[in-house]
Amino acid sequence: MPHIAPRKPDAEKTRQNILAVARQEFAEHGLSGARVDAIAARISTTKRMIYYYFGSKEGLYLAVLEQVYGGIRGLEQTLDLDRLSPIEALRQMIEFTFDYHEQNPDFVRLVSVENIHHGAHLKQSETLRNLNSTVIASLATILERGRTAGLFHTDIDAVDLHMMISAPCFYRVSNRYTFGTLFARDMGAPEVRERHKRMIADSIIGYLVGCATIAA
Amino acid sequence: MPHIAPRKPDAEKTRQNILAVARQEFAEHGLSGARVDAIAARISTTKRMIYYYFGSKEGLYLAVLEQVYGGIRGLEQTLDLDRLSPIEALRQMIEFTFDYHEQNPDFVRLVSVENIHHGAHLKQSETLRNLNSTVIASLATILERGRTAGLFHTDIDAVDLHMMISAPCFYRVSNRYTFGTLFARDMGAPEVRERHKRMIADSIIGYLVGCATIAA
Amino acid sequence: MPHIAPRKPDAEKTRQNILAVARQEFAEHGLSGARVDAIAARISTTKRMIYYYFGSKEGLYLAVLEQVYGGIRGLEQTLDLDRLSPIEALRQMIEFTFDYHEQNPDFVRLVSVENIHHGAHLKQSETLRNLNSTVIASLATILERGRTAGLFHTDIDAVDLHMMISAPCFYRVSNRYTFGTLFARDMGAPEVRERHKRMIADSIIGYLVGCATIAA
Amino acid sequence: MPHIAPRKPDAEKTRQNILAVARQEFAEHGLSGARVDAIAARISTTKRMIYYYFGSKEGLYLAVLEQVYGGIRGLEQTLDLDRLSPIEALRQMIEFTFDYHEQNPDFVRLVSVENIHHGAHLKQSETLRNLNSTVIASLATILERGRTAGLFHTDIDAVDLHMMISAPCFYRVSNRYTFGTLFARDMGAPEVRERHKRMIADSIIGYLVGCATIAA
DNA sequence: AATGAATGAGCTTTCATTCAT
DNA sequence: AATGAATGAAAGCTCATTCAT
Repeated sequence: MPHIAPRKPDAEKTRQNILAVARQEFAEHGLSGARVDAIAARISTTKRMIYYYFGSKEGLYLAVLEQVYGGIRGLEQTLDLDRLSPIEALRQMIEFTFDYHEQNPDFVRLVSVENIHHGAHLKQSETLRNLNSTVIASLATILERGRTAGLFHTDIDAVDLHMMISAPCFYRVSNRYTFGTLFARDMGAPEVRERHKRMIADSIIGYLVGCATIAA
Repeated sequence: MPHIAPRKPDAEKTRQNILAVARQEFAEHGLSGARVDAIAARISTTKRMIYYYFGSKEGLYLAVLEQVYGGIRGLEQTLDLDRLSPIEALRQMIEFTFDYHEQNPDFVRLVSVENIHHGAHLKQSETLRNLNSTVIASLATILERGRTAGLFHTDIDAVDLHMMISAPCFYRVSNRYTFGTLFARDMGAPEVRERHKRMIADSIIGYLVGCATIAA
Repeated sequence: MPHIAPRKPDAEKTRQNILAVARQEFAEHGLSGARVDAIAARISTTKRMIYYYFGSKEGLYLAVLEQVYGGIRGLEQTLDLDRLSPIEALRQMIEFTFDYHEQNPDFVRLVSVENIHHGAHLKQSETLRNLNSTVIASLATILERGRTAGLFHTDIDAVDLHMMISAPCFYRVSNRYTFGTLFARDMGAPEVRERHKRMIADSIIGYLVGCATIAA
Repeated sequence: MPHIAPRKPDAEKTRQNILAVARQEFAEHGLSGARVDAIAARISTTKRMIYYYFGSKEGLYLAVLEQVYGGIRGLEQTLDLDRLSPIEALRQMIEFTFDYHEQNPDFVRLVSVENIHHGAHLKQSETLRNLNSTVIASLATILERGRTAGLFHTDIDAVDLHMMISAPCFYRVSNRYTFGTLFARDMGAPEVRERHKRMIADSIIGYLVGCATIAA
């Protein structure tokens, strides 16, 4: 097993190289469908190195999952929403989420794959379980500021709000193929994308502002 | 005397038996993860019959997909929404969609699996491509009635509305494991379920009714 | 998995063919040292058949062990010792044991191998655990007859007697290489063999008859 | 100042550390079954040192074999049998052999392993081939003294006598698992051990004293 | 003298599938 | 129409070993 701390540049490079190729393979074919041979065939070192660095196909998959979840969490923290009004901040958050899913279909696919496996690897990885999503804290702050300012009238907690935001952003990408085929809608088309982004933001902000109660 | 049945009762029974077991296996493990041997081990006849009736693993998967998509489409038609007010009809539609996903996780998982495979089988199957979803027609009728009645002020087409409805209903089930683990929320809990159902319906209806424009 | 009962002649032949080759390979190289590929290379069918018939390398090894233990037990029953005097019967038993080990070095090696593995497979196999060795019953009968006739004066039970007989017969074959090399004695030479056979028989019979007590 | 030690204390210590762990591993799993990685995992230095000091897995095995054979030969020389009567000396020799096997199952297992490999390494090692077993000389002396004293009447040479002694002592330990399982006899139990020790000594001494000829 | 990093070759096993009747 | 027997191809993984300093 390789040590963690003092790694040669090349070793780290090889590791990252494997990881990048593996992410594509797992995103493309799922955990069961991915082939270790296929990953090996696309990197400069041999298949043996995959086992040297990651121990097993599942170990590699786990590393990919950790990397990929780390990506979105890292970006979320750079948003700096406090200087915006609650509604602007919320819209910013929604648009970031929308764009991230749109631009990272691999992330979406890998999360889908992990759910097919009952989230077993996510549960198993301490790193992943401890990914204290900053998004919930950010949303909680927005909600509080909005309520204090008398702007939000709907009773919803940060986790449910996160779900309301994530669901359509995720679904547009995850179900692109079946939805697109059945209803002849190209989710990737720029005008569709912009329309959906507005639609999602408007509906959620409107819901929080609270006219929904009138409609009910 | 009805001579319609094209297959012997026993043959049809065997077919259905295989299909039911296969649905579970494919929903549980995905297309690549499913094992023909595992299906064979759980049916009353032999493995050879799977190939006899369905030709290949993919053929069987396709049959499962067709059966499963047929299920939701069939139910959608029984709703009889015309006697309800547009808002009531819409709420009914949303709640039906919510409940169907909640009660048919296999359907949700199989659609996820099919998306991992880029919807290749759905595209390939004429039966599935022709599943002219009645849901779009139903939603179009509701939209039209609501606009005529001056109730809906938001410009949205039936397909996008369908997406807005399906996304949260689907996501709650498809991403149950990762979302549940990361945010410690049990999507299956009855009170969560009822809250989500209300939340989803309220936000969409509120969006259509149109206060969202104020919020923007 | 193949059914047990109605097997085609060819199938049974293939099975026996694999078994025979596997016995040689396991006897020659042990369980860990044996190569499934090496077995496959020497039979007319493919390696795949080994797994078809025996499930795993260990399953095959177990089958070999069962076959090989069955062999000696089957022969033991054909001895018909009751018509001989107790001493003659005992000598017959010893000589049979001696000859069997001498002529079946594979059996000896496989038992050695199994002991290296702590008898794990023997314990695990009901078939083998139930191999109620008839040899113990035979020896018990001889002992009883000899004592009733006033011929045997030494207090020893059938199991210990069996050990006294087996030990030298087994050791001569199992340790042939190290003993032969260290002490420059060719255990396989005919005159050595005959001398040893007499030596072993004489010492055990002498011990039972009882003069040993005088010597002590 | 003693400049004899050819290696640094640390180096020698490392060597001995590796050797001790390797003996356990080879005794436990055999030559093919032993894993270099498993040995490495249990030593204080790295796996690389195994190759540095011993060249190869086989080189390490050979070193273990030499160490282990050296052990019993060294002890045999400390017996000082000349001051005892021939019969007493013989009994002493038998009991020593019995106890040594009983207390050093690793030795027994390694000899079994080496025999599975046709004694190839023993033959190959000059050190081992030159291990001029003092046991044969000791036994020859006892035999001569016993015959001169008119105590032993059986015609047997020292090597065959050594076999008669070693066989049951070795077998009890080497075949402990299979024999124990098949005949439900716990070879390790203290009362069994003592009974066997007496049994073996009595039978061999009795045989030499010569009443066996009467029984024949 | 000592060692961390890397690896080619080959291992057991699994998989969907087809042969042959 | 129905099926038991058989299988080619490739999968994930492990092994003792050596490179390079």
